[in-house]
Amino acid sequence: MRLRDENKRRHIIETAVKLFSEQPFHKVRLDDVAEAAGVGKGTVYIYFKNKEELYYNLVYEGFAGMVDQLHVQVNKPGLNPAGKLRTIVAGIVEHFIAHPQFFDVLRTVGVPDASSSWDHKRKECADLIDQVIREGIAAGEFSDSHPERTGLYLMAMVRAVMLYGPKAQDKEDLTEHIVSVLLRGVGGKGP
Amino acid sequence: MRLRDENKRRHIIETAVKLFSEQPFHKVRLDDVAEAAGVGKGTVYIYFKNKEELYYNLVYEGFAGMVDQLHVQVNKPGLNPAGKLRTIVAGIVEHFIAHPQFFDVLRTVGVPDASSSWDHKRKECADLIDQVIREGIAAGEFSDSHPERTGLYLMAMVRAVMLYGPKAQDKEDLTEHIVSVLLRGVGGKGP
Amino acid sequence: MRLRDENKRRHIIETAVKLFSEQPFHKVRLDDVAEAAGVGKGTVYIYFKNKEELYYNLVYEGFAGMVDQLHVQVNKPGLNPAGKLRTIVAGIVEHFIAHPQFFDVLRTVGVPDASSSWDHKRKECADLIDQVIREGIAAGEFSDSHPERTGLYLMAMVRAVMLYGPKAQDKEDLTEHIVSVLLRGVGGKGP
Amino acid sequence: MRLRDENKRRHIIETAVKLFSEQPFHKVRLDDVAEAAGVGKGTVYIYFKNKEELYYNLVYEGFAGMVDQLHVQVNKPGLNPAGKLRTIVAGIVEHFIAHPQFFDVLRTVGVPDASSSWDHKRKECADLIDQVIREGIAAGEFSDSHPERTGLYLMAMVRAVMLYGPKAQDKEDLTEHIVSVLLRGVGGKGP
DNA sequence: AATGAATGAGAGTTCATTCAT
DNA sequence: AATGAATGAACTCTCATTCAT
Repeated sequence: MRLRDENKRRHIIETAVKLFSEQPFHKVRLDDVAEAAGVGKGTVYIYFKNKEELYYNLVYEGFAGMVDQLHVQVNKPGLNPAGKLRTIVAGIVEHFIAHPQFFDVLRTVGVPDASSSWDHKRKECADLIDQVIREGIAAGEFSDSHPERTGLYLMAMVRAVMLYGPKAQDKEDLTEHIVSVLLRGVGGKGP
Repeated sequence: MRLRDENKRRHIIETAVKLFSEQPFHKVRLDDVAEAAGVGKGTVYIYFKNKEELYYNLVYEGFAGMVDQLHVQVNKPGLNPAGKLRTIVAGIVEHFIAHPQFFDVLRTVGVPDASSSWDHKRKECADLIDQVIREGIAAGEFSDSHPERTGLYLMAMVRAVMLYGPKAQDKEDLTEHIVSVLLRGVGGKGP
Repeated sequence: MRLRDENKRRHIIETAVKLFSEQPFHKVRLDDVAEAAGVGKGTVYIYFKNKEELYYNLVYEGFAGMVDQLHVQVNKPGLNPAGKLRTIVAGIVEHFIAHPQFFDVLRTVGVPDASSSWDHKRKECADLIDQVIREGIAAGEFSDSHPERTGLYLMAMVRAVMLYGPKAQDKEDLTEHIVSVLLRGVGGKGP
Repeated sequence: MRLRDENKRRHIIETAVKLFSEQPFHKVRLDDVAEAAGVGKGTVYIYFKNKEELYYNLVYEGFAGMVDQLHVQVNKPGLNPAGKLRTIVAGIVEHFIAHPQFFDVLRTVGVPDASSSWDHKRKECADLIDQVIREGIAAGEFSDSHPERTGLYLMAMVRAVMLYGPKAQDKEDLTEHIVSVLLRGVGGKGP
C-alpha cells in the first residue's frame, strides 16, 4: 500500500464520497468506485486496504477538515463567546451545505468503532464547543449545567436539519435560528 | 405475506432489532436472523418481503410505538405548553433509555426513503412538537421563528446524547437539561 | 426440506477428480467444478469448506478406498509372505490403472500437511507392507535391513511407472516385474 | 529476455527454489520471489518470460546439473555394473540430501508437460540407468526383463524416501539399502 | 405454513503482467 | 537495465432469495 501519488488518493476519496452519498455502503460496489475514479480496481487496493478502510478514511478526512477550519475561525481575535458560538454554528452549517453528501455518508453506514481517530475528531469538535460555552460561563454571559452535552446538541441540530429538513435552506437564516435557540431557547416572550 | 401468526412476526422483529443494533445492515445475514429467531430462513420470507422490508418494519414499528405514546401523554389535560414540551422530551428520553438498540439501528443503517411511512411517522412526531410550540407562541409563552425546525432539533438532541454521550445518563437530569436549553438557551446569566 | 445428499457429495468429488487430473490445482476454477457437476457454485461450498478441502477430500477418499481394499485382500487365508507382497503390488497397480487420474492429482498439487489424515493413510499402507515383509523375515523367507523403507519403495515404484512409463501397461506384466525386482532384485544371473 | 547478468539470473532461481519448496506453485507470488531476491518485480520478467517459465527453469536446471554429474561419475574407469549402479544411487541420494528442496519442488507442483526439455533430461537419467543394467545383463551379472522400468524405479525409490521417510537419513546406509534391494531384492534368506 | 438445501449473481480481493519512468 | 505503480481479468467465496418437500 505505497502511496505514490497523494493526488490520486484524494481523487479516489472524492469520487467515493459522491457514490457513498447516493447509496448505502453495501450497495456501492468497489468496481463502481474504481470506474468512476477512472482507475483500475487494484489501484484502489494500493491506496486503501479494503472497502471499509476507504469508507472510514473518507468519513474521517471530510470531518477532520471541517474541525480544523473551525479551530482557526474560532480563534480569530475579537470574538466574544456568543460570537464564537455563532462562528461555530455558521462553520458547521456552511460545511454541510457545501458538502451535503457528508451527513448522508454518515447516515448510510454509521461510524467506525469508538476508539477510532474519527471518534477522536468528533470529540475534539465537541470539546471546542464545550470550551466556548465554559468561556461564556466564566465571563458571566452563559449559563449551562452541562456544557459538554451542548456540544453534542449543536452538531446534532445541524445534522437533523440537513438530513430531514426542507432541502433548500437559507444559510444565514438557519445559522441564526440555531444560535437563537441555543442562546435564548424558545421559552421567551416574543419581541 | 399475510401474517398468520402475529406472535411469530413480533418475535422475528425483536430478534432482528437486536442483531441490527450490533452490526451494520450489510453485516447482518438473513441466516443469522432466522437462526437467532429459531425459525427457518424461508419463514422470514413469509412474514417479510425481503431483508430491507424486514429492516424498515423494525425501524418503523419501534418508532411508531413511541410516537403513539407521546400523543396520549401530551394530550393529558392540565398541561401548559412548557409542560407539554417537557412531557415530550421525557417521553423520547425514556423510550430510548428503555430501547437503546433503537438509535443504534438508526445509526447503523440510516433510514428508508423519504416517501415511506417511516418518514411520515417522524413527521408526525415533529408536527406534534411543532404544534406544542405554536400553542406556546399563541399563548404568549414561547417565541420561535421556525417551530418546525425545533421539532427536528429536539429529536436530534436526544439522539446525539444517546449515541455519543456517556453511557449512563440520569433520565431526569437529561430531560431537564434538554428542556432547559430548549426553553431558555444557554445565553442567560447564571441564576 | 431437502436433505444433504451423500450421493451429491460423491458426484461432486468424482467430477472434481476428473478436472484436477487434467489441470494443476491453480488452473481448475471452482466454477468449472460446479458447472461440470451440474450444481450451483454455492452448492459445492455446502459440501466442502473451500477449494483446498474439496481437493484434499478427493485425494484422501480415493487413496483410503484403495488401502482398505488392500487390507481385505492381504488377510485372505492361504497366502505366504511372497503371495501377500504380490497381492499388494497387484492391488496398487490395479487401482491406479483403474483410476489413472489419481496419481495425476497427487502430482499436480502434492499432499496436504504431514499431520493430515491423508498422511496417516499413507503410513497405514506403508505399515501394511512393512508387516508383510517382517512376517517374511520371521518365516525365514525374506531378508531386509529396513523393511519400513521398502513399503515406501513399493508405492513409489508403482507411482513412477504410472506417471512416467509408457501409457499402456500390461497389468500382470507390470505386477510381476515389480514383484520380481522387490523379491530377487536385478543382480542375479539370468535364468 | 536476453540475460544480461547471469549472476542475477542464478540468484533469482536460487531464491525461487527456496520459496517453491515451501509452498505450492499457486501460493508463491511473484512479488515474494522478487522481494526475496531483492530485485524489482519487473526484473524477474526480464530474465524469465513468466512465472511458469521461471518454475520450469528452476526445476530443469537443478535436475540437469545432477544428471550431468552422474554421467561423469559413471564413466569413470574401473567400475563394474554393480559399482556403476551404486555410483548412480549414491549420486542421486547425495544430490537430494544436498538439495532437499528439489524434491519438495517436484512435490508441490509436479512437472511441466511431457515434451519439455525437463522430461528429456529425466529420460536421459533413466537411460543412463537402463544402459548400466543392460551392460550388466550383457556381462551376465544382471537379469532384468524391463531395464527401462528399473531406471524409473530407482529414481522413485530415492524420491519416496526423501519425501516420506524419516528426516535424517544416513547417506551411506540409504544408498546401500536401495542398491541391495535393487540387486538382490528382499526375497532371499537372511545372511 | 414451515423449512433449509440449493442457487448463482455478484461481492471483495488477489496477483501475474505491463509499461512509463 | 531496472523498477514498482498500475492494471483488470479472474479468482474464491458469500448470501439474499427461491422452491421442492
